[in-house]
Order: sequence, then structure tokens, then C-alpha cells
Amino acid sequence: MLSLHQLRCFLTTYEHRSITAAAEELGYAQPSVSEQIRGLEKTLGVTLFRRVGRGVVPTTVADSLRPHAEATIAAAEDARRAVASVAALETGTIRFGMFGTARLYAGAGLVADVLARHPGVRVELIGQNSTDVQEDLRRGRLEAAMIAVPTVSSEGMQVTPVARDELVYISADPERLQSPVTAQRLAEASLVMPETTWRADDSTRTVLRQMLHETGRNPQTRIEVEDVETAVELVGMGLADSVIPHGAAVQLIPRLAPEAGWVSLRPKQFDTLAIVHRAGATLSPAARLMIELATARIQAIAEPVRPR
Amino acid sequence: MLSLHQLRCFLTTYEHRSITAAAEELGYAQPSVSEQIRGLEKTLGVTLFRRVGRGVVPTTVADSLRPHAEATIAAAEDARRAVASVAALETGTIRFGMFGTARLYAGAGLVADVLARHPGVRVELIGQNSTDVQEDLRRGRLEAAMIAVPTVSSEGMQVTPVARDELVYISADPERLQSPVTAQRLAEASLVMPETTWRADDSTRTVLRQMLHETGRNPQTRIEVEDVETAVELVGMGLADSVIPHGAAVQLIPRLAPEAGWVSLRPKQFDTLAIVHRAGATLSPAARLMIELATARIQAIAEPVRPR
DNA sequence: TACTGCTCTAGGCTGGGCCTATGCTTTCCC
DNA sequence: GGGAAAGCATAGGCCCAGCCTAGAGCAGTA
Repeated sequence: MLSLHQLRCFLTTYEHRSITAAAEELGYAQPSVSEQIRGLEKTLGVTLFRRVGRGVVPTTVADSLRPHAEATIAAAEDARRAVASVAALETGTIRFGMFGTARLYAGAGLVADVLARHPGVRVELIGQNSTDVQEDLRRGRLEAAMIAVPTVSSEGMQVTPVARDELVYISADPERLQSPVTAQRLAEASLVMPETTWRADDSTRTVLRQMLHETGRNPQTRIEVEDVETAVELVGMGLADSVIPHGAAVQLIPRLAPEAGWVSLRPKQFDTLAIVHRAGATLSPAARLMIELATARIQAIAEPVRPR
Repeated sequence: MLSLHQLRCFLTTYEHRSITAAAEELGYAQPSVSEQIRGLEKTLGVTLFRRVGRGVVPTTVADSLRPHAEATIAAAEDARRAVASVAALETGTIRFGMFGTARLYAGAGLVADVLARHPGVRVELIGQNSTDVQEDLRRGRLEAAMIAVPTVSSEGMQVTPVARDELVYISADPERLQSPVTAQRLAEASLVMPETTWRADDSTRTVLRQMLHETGRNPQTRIEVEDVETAVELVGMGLADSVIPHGAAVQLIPRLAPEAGWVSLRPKQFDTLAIVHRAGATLSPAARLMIELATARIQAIAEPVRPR
């Protein structure tokens, strides 16, 4: 079986025209190098050196092998360097999960932070939807993610809350913003809600479901759309009201629905923004970096939660 | 220590997303491949796969390593193929020693024979002078050679005679060609001899020295030149006579000295054309090929010697 | 001829590499 | 929801590769 070690011994011997010298350079005893070369000759089925009195003389086969041996060693060295470079976060790809309001608040800034520190890396911010992120985490495709979760508990997952984000009622009708919205009023409201496709898993909806369930009512939505932006625009047009995270309201209402405003629910409801990864996993330096930067970004916007 | 085996296991596992599948393809038990990958991760200091429930998932580091691992394996495979190709005489260099009349008789034809059979090879016909060829053989730079030797015996060398070549007296004076030339007449002749620089080792001169020594005379040369062609030309101009191998006379006199002719010595003297290589050496296929072809060429021209 | 320098051989030790058996976890399916 | 299946890790044992030291053999050299 051909091995890099054999090729290394071969090259050093070829250059020195001497097994003893090669052994010295490689830090081995002479018979060890001798054995490697004998093994190489055996696996290749050729004679590489003529043993002649003092020293050894390469055959023409050795001449032919040499450049290929060098190329192979160099390729192996390249591989090692490439990995080292990736490990040092100089090159390679950093993949991180981020979904929903977390990405809305911190996505671009987080990428900017990473690129500022590590200009050579590629960054992948994964998260078409909440279910996919959870699935990717579970399947190991994602090492860690920051997502909004309704409750801090998940099968085999370690969930570390970093901030909480109040859910607010938004409306273009100032009347409805005069006082905090109770479950009863919420149940009677005409709502537009985003994340249609993933409604079963959406964090905000889960929170609302719980809130209404406690008062014996079912959630009602008049309009279903995919993204928060569309929902906010519809609210701005006065076609419905909605419930979205406070941070989203702050960012989107001035831009998309200047006429609208927001008010708390009663009792106040919160999404929890948390770092999630597989329980018991040892996180890579890249993942730890992303967690650190993402947490800083999020806590600058949403209300920090200090885990004890 | 990085090894090709580790890289092979890594690649197969990467492709299958499964250690078990990789082990099956590679023909090992699952724990063996597992151990190789663990070893690779240890030497590189990184995590290549996340172990997750059913199967394993490559990390981004593994993504980065993959092309380099493939390149390294490919380079090693190239090396193996290159050597195989050389061993099959499809490519590479065939080096053979050939000096003096042997090259004069058979050099070009031998190269043609080799290239006809093995169009891809390079051929090196080494032999600036007799001493160098012997030295190259002794030092191992040459594996085998065909040269003219005065006697069939040499220190640590295996000498296999393949043909003998009569030494003839050549002259432009028909008078001197009427009868075989004795040692006495030779001692009195005005001679031009080639191979000045290597006169001590030249085969023809050694034979003549012995012949004259037995009659108590010393060899006399009037003119010393480097190559046989010049000597023959000088003979053609009637400036001196010479003693050269019969085959050389046949080839050169019609071309370079049409007025000259030749006659035997008395007693007849011979150069022995022999294959020479280090005693006890195992000859490579290339060397055996050259010996076979060179012998055939030489025996078509000079008088074959069948060794018992 | 004795000495030096280099390779090979011999013999012994250690660890890597491979195996089987088994345990643990996840996944699949009834 | 519970048992079967699948897949990785661990444990333990065997064997040879790889390394060493010591010494023989041989070529080149003073």
C-alpha cells in the first residue's frame, strides 16, 4: 500500500543520494528509511536505487517517480494548510442558522461583523423558515442557530435564551391602540398574520395560541401572508391589524406603515430569542464566534436575557 | 502523521455520508474506518464530521478538505501510473552504455530498434570514452553497457562476450597489405592511433601492447588523434598506417579512405565485444531489452561468440 | 592493509491498524 | 409508543508495520 511516508523517504534519499543522510535529515535510524524504500520498491514492483558500494544511485525509474512524488507530497501539504487556514477562520465557510425576527434585526450587521474580523471567509446565513432551521439542526447540517422560540425547551437541543422580544398589537386605527389588548379583544380582532406556510411552528402564533387558549378562544386570522413586511403594509392600509415582535414593529412601521402604531398585549407576551444547538455538542470556533457576535447584535436591539 | 489511507477513508465517508457504507466500499470493518477518520481529525486538529443519530454529516471544514484530499489521492495515483508506465517501457528513459566500435557498428540501429518497439521512451546511449563507461558502471550510474574489452575479466564486473572483432592493419600502400603483418613489421611501422586521451585504457592498444611485448618490442605511434574517423582519413592520405577493428575498416575505409585496404595481423588479434554489468546485479527489463537488441545488432556485423 | 563510511541483516520492542463483539442512540415502522 | 433496524463508538485482542540497536559485509581510501 503506497504511503506518503514512503514517498517522503524516497525523495529525501533521492536528493541526498544516500540513505544514511536521508535518515539523518528525517530523524530516523538508517535501517528504517532503508525499509521504507524497500517497501516502496515492492509495492511499485520496480527498482528505485542501485545499491552500489558507497551510497545508492537512483535508477531512471526513480528519475521518473521523483516529480510525481513531489507533487503528491505537495498536495498533501496543501491539504493540511487549507484545513489549518479554515480552522484559523482565514478561509472556508461559516454556516449559521438564523430565522425570523432575529435575522431581521441582526442579519446584515452580523455578516458585517464576521467579515470585518475574518475577511477571507464565506458566510452562509441559513434559514428559509423556522422548520427547516430546526430540521437542519437536528440533522446536523447546521451546527448552531439563533431563532425565536415560544418556549425554552426542545428535544435533544440545547436552547440558550439571549433576549426576549415583546409581541405588540399593531394597527392603523389609533382607537385600538389606546390601551393594552386583552385576549378577548384579540379574539375579536380582524388579523393579518405572516408565516402562513409554517403557521404550525411559528413562534409568535404559538404564543398567541397559548394566550387565547387560556381564555377558551380560538385564534382568528382574516388574512394570511408569507412575510412580515407584507403584513405590516396591510396593517398600514387599514385592512387588518396584526401581532408582531416589538423589534419588527420598530423597524418596519416607520418604513412601511407610517400611519400605524403599536400597543402591548395584556398580559404582555414575549418571543424568546435563543441560541440553539444540539445538546452535548462541542462547538467549533466558528460557531462560537457566530454565537458571540449574534448575541451582541441582538442584545443591542432586543431586551437582553441573562441566563443564570 | 497524515496518511493517504486516512484521506481515502475520509473521501469515501464524505461521499457516502456514512462510515459504514465507506467501510463496506473500502472492504474494511466499520470501526477501522471510524478510527482512521478520528486519527485524521486528530492530526488536523479539526472536526470533519458531526456524528448525528443515523449517519454522519460533514462540517464545512470537511467541505474545504475534500478537493485537496482528492487532489492528493489523484497525485499518488498518477505517481503509481507513471512508474507502471515506465516499468512497461511505455515511457521513461532507457540508459545504456556503448562505446567505441560497438557504437560505431550498432549505435543508430540499436536506437531505431528500441524506438520501433517502444515509441514512447527516451533513449540515452552513454559513452564519451571507455574510462567513463567503466566508471559509470562501477559507480552504478550505468546499469549495463556494451564495450570492447581486451580481456574477459574485470574487477567486480560480469563480462559476457557476444562477438569478437579482428584487428586489421590498414594502409594506403598495397605493398604493405600483401601479407599478414607480424609483430616485427608492426613495431617498425609508422602508425596513427586514435583514442589519444584514453590510450592507457583503449582496448585495441592493449591488445597491440601485449602482441609487441611478447616479441620484446615497444609500441610506436607517430600520430595520435582522438577518433577513428580521423585516423582512417590520415591513412587514406598515406601519412601513416593504423590498426583498427575489422568492422570499423569495413565501414570507414570506403567512405573516408577509398585508396586504402586492410590485412590481418599475424598472429591474428581480436577485440572482444562484451556486455558488461556489475557482478551479481539483477538486471531491469529495460537493460535486458538493450542487451538483447544490442547483441543481435552486433552479431549481425561482427563474428559471434557463443558463450558456453 | 587497516580504516572509514555506507548498506544490509538480524532480532526485539511497541504501537498502529484491523478484527469481532457489544453498547448506545436515533430512526423507522407497526 | 414500543420494538426492530441502522449506524457510530467503545472494548479487547491479534498481528504486522515501523522503529530501534548491534553487527556483518563491502567499497573506497590513506
